This record gives sequence, structure tokens and C-alpha cells, in this order.
Amino acid sequence: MASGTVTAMSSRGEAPAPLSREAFADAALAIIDERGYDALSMRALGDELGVHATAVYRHFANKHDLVEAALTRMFEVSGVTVPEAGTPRDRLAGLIRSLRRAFAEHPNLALPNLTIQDEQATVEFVRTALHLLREMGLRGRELVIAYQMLETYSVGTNAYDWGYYPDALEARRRGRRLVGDEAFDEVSRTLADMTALNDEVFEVGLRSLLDACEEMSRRQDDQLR
Amino acid sequence: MASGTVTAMSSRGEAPAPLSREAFADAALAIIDERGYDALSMRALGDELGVHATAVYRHFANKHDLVEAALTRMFEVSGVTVPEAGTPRDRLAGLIRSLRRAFAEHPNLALPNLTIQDEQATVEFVRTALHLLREMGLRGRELVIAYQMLETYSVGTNAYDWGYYPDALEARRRGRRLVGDEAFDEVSRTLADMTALNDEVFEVGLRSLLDACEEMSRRQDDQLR
DNA sequence: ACCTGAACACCGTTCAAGT
DNA sequence: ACCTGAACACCGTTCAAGT
Repeated sequence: MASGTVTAMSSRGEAPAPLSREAFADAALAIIDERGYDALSMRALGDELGVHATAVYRHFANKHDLVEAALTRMFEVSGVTVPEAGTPRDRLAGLIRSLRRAFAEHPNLALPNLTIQDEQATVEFVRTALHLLREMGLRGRELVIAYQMLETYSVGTNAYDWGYYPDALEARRRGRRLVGDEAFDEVSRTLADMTALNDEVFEVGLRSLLDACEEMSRRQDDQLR
Repeated sequence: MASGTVTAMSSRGEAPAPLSREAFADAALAIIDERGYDALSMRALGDELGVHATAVYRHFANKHDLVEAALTRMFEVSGVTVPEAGTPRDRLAGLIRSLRRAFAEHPNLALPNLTIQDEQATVEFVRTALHLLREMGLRGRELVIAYQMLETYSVGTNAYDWGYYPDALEARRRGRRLVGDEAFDEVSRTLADMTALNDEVFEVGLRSLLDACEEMSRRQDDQLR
């Protein structure tokens, strides 16, 4: 029997206990993490749980909803949180970094996260980020621009850095060497070099965008005088 | 006969002229643009050209290569170019904006562009961008960081802004209203509001990241003294 | 209420056969 | 050289039937 089998048998061999929504979401997450997003099929999920593929439809309307639930579980498991101490800017940076770490641990979910929004986690993220940006002094259209800019940066960067990891990054590494520019010599030697560069680039970009948010906040203060 | 049929018949009704690689790439691009990326199947492509699905494999090793060729055609058709006049910074910004415009015209390619790199266009883009960043005074590791930051921003933002457009953006619009924060009231009223905001956000972010590049260049100059 | 089994309308890709 | 036809091993999803 497969190690991932979760079907609970009652002690006297009666009908097995019904599977929960969460059991399906967890199994889907495990398949995505271990075998890649493309390996998640209804049939593969059924096999994992010792159940027919179509049993999933008792718990989820379609595959989109299943993946959304897997994303929810991923955010719970990875502990995406905002630091409790520090300046609003530092706490915001901490939240965005904790999102990046979550996708570093679950790279195969970075691509679906572009188009499948986990409603629950998104609402929570948005509210926290808005609160911190307001503490930084932003409001009105500038507040929305600042939020949207950071969300786009976070989601876009996670997708590009972790999408089809490590295959896509390896292809990009080979592409760099194809350019034939000495600038890439050192940073494209190994996959680890590429990953380290991505991490550094992420920090430089994040700092720059948070600077822009502070700058917008300062301009709004000046306007009030 | 479908309007998209390209099979050329010889004047005396002999065997039809063989289809070119480019004909397949063009037809693939047309299907992606008109019916969405998911609608591109080998069978749909064959139908479009009045040919069996498996005929594609005479010209492309697999679907990945076909989509790569469609991306190449898209870049050619859209005229992605760098402005000839202006400061290095302005020319670089112009190149990145012209990329964004290309995906605005062909939104269904923004998502595949994350993982399927068009080798030819990428090498050209990298060389041009490196040249302009060098003119801005960057070199060494700072040059690579600056380049990587701008590429990630461009690819990531295009994917998030145009991926599954307009469905994904409409879902995001509804998500914004679900948050129940007055900050989003105006900007999430219609899809046009969301698109306008994205365009503005893109410019604010681009300016900020180019500022960071100039700042890195200045720090390098100081180090030399 | 939860799962099975059969079925439908699809996929990408391979390979022998035609011309 | 280029395309056809049949086939293989898959997909997501629906729906009647079982328990």
C-alpha cells in the first residue's frame, strides 16, 4: 500500500471513514511538492488516497478549487506571518520575505499562484499590507499604488524565480552563457550561483520599491502643508 | 474552408505545396491570440492549416519548440525595439515599455513567456540591455544585479498583469472588493480601472528600479576615487 | 453522504505507411 | 521530404449506479 494512503479503516472492517476536504488538499499539496504541478491529476490524487479519481468531486467543484485549497494549506504549513516588532517598513518587508521563503519551500506552487488566487490568504495579506502602508503614512491613490506595486513584485518575482524550478532556471543559466558576455561568467557557473543571485536581486528590488513607497509618503506630507 | 487556411495549391491541382515552419508558428500565434493559450493543441493547429495534427512534428520536435517559435514571431510582429535617441536610461526604459506593449497586444503569451524562453529574442534583449547599463556606468556584479532585476521585473509584471487576461484580472477585481477597504473603492470599480492602475503602477516601479540602478552606478564611481 | 464505474470529449506524441 | 492514420497513454468532468 502506498505510503501516502490516508483512508481510515474502522476497527471492525466496516466501510472506511469518509475522507475530508483537507485530506484531499493535503494529498494534492504533497503530489505538487514531490512530483511537480503537472503531476497533479485527479487520477493521481485518487491513487494517493486509495480512492477513485471522481471521488474528488464530492469535495471540490473542479481542479481550480482543489489547487486553491492546496495553496491555502501551503500558506498555513509554511507559516507566512508578519513580524510583530519593528518599523512598519521592516514588518512589511518581513511579510514579503516570508512569502518568498514559502515559495522557496514549495516552488511548484509559484506558477499556479499567478492565476489561482487563494481568496482567504489573499484577503488577509491585503489587509495586513494596507495597515502597514498606512502606518508608513500612505493614503488615497498613493496607498493603492504602493500596495499594488508590492503585490505585483512579490507574485511576479516568486513565479519567475521558482516556476518549474530547477529546470527553468537551468535553461536560463545556459541562456546566459550563450550570450557570451563576460559579465555573466561568474554568476552563471552553477545553479547555486543563479539562485544566490536571485536572492540578492530580490532584496535590492524590494529595498528600492519600499524606498519609492516612503518617497510617495513624503510627497503626500509635503502636499498637506 | 476556414479563413485561416494557408495550404497553397499548385495551379494544376498537384500535391499541395509543403507548409513552412513559419506557417505553423504563425497559425499557432493566431490561435493563441484569438482563442487563448489553452486552445492551442496540435489537433487545433492541424485543423487551422488543413493538415493532420501529427504533421507538426515534421517541423517541430515538440509543443515547447512550437510555442517558442510563436513567441519569436510575436516579438517580430510587435516590433519590440530600443529607441535610438535619448539617455541610456531613457532608451532602456523604452525597450522595457515596448516589451510591455507587445504583451498588452498578445496577453495570452505573457504566461508561457515565464517558462518558455525564446532563445533568439532573449539573447538580443540581454545584449542590448547590458550595453545600455554599461553606458549608465555599471559593471561587475552590480551590472549583473541591475540586469537581472529589470528582467525579473519585466517578465514577472507582464505575466501577472496579462496572464489569463481579462479573467484573472476580473477575479482580482472581485477579490479587491471582498477586502472591504475603502482604499480600493474607486480603483476596483471596472476592469478598465484595474488596467489603468496596473499601467501606472508599472511606471512607478520601473522608475524606482532604474533609480536603484543609477544609485548602484554612483556607488561604484565613489569606490574608484 | 460518499464513492464506484463507465463514459465522453479531449490531450501530446510515436511510428509505420503512404505519395 | 512531407503528410496520413492508427494507436498509446494519458487528461478533466459528468452521471447513473451502488452502499
